[in-house]
Formats: sequence, structure tokens, C-alpha cells
Amino acid sequence: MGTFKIGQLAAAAGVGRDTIRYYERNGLLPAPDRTAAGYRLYGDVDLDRLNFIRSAQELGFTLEQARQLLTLTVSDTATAAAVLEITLAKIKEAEGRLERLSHIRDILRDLAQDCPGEAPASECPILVYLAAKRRPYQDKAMKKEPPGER
Amino acid sequence: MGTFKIGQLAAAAGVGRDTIRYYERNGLLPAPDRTAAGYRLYGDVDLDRLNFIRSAQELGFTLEQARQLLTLTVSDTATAAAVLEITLAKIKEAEGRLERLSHIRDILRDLAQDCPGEAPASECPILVYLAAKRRPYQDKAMKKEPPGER
DNA sequence: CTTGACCCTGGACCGTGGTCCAACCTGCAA
DNA sequence: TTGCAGGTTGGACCACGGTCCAGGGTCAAG
Repeated sequence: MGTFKIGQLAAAAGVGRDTIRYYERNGLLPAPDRTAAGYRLYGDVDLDRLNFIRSAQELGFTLEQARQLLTLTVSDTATAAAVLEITLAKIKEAEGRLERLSHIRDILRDLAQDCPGEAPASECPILVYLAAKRRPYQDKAMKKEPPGER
Repeated sequence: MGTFKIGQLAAAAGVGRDTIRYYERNGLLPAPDRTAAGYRLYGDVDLDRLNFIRSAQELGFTLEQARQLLTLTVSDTATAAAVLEITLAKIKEAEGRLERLSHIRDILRDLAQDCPGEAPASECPILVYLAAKRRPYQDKAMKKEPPGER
């Protein structure tokens, strides 16, 4: 407990020194006190914050979302509803990804099943599938959100 | 049929001109013939290649993998086994992601369920979860592969 | 002849989450 | 005193898959 320099905090949290400075630059950690020589000084709260961030990342939150969640934890006017909103959005996002991804897995699995090990690649149903005609592209003038599973 | 300039190919494939030049630089499309003025000239095979790439991307393949798959389709010595290998790896990858992601969704769903809409944020189980102590970090000296769902 | 649409090149820039580097300063031990 | 581990800064660089831009050339229509 007490105060650490950046290397100690980094070691305790399992991140790099640069990561801590990066978080500071991006508003995930407050600018810490400094020694006379300019060394950053941290306390247990900072370790807690780093751990919070890591937990949030493991749940798929971006750093920006982690920042928002941290703001809510220290706010004394925020209600749980704000946290719930972020979380519900994350759940929807996860479900969308799950659906797309399991669809992809199903297609790949079916194709792989029919693939004869020997035999020239040209007969492989996977390549046949990929080479199959697509409906010709029509504009829709939509931008954003490229293909892939996300 | 016949030959297009880059803008026509781009429109037909539903990608940007820059994307086509980017693919060329990265070996996904062969360097095309040029007019006397230096304009790129494409044919139907190029459209097929672009469509192949888009299909591959939709199945979650990276451009590098798409490039490998394209190489296999034109190779006359390659066997289906090589394609299968890439595909099986992709399936395993998809399954890993699915597992991690559905685990995340489950946790978020449980937390969201217990979250009281009104009430100060500090009582929200989501924030409580994120603020919970982690087992202190011990080195393991492993690098690579940060947290998150991937 | 000019206009506009299209094409060329090389290079910068985007988001995300860092990582690495040079050049310098500090604090402690031998 | 010197060495070395640690700290400081600003800025460059990584993957990935593009996107955009400036400064020029080309080509057909009016």
C-alpha cells in the first residue's frame, strides 16, 4: 500500500509503463502527483483503476467505454441506469457478433466436411464457394461497416 | 465482359478505386495491363478475383488468407488439403471466439439482470464486478495476446 | 479551347491499443 | 566517482484494411 512509482504500479497491475502513461494521456487515469524530480507517484486507487480497466477490457469494453464506466463509478449523481444502458448495448453487440460468427462457422464446417483431402484444389468446395457468382453489386450509397465478422 | 478501367471495376465490385490499387500493392490482384496513357485495364477475371476476396472476407478470412486461397485456386499442383488446412484453422478460431464471446455475454446478462435502474450507480452490480479485486498479477513472463474477446 | 470526369503517383491519415525509441535526468550503491 | 536501474519527454511505429489528398496527366463533349 502507500505510494508507488510507475514501474511498481505497472508490475502490480501487469501492464507496461508505457501503457500507464498512455492511459493518462487518454483520460483513463488522472494525472498523478509528482516527486520534486518529476516522477509520477501513485496510490492504491490507481491500482484499483487499472484493475477495473483490465476487467472491463476482458468483458469486451473498449477503453473509451471503460473511461465512461470509471466516470460513472466516481460520480455521485449517476444512477445505475446509465451503467445498464452501456451494458445492454454491449450485450446486443455481443449477440450480433455471436450470430454472425456462428453462421460463419456453420458454413465453414459444411464446406470443410465435403472437402476431399487429396484431389486438386480446384475441386475443393471451399474454393468453389468463394469463386461462386455474387449478385452484382448495386450501390445503395451506404458507407461504413465493411464485411467480415467484426 | 471485355475490359474496364479502374473506376468501372470498382463500381462493379462495390469497392473503392483505392481499394483496388491497395490490393494490387499487396499482391491480391496482379498488376494489370495499361493503356498507352498508363491507365489500368481489367477484365472479368479481375472482377472474379475481387468477388472472391469479398466472399472470403465475409467468412472472416484476412486479406493475407484470401491471398493464399487465391494462390491455391490458380495453382495446378495444390491439393484440396491445403485449403482444408486453412479452413479448419479458421473454424477453430471461430469456435474459440464464440466460446469467449458467449461467456462474456452470459456474465453481462447476469449482471444486467440484477441491476436496479434507479439507485446510485455505486450499487450497480456491474460496477461492483468491475471494481472487484483481481488476484494480484504475477509475471509468467508471457508476452503477446492482450485481453478482450478478440 | 475549355471543362469535367476520369486516371496516375506517392504519401499521409484513420481507429484501436498499445510498444519502442532517443536523449535526457535522478537516486542509490559500490 | 562512477555505474546502473529507474524515471522523464515527444514522437515514431506496429497491425489491419483501407481512405483521402495534392499535384499532375488524359480524354471526350460542348
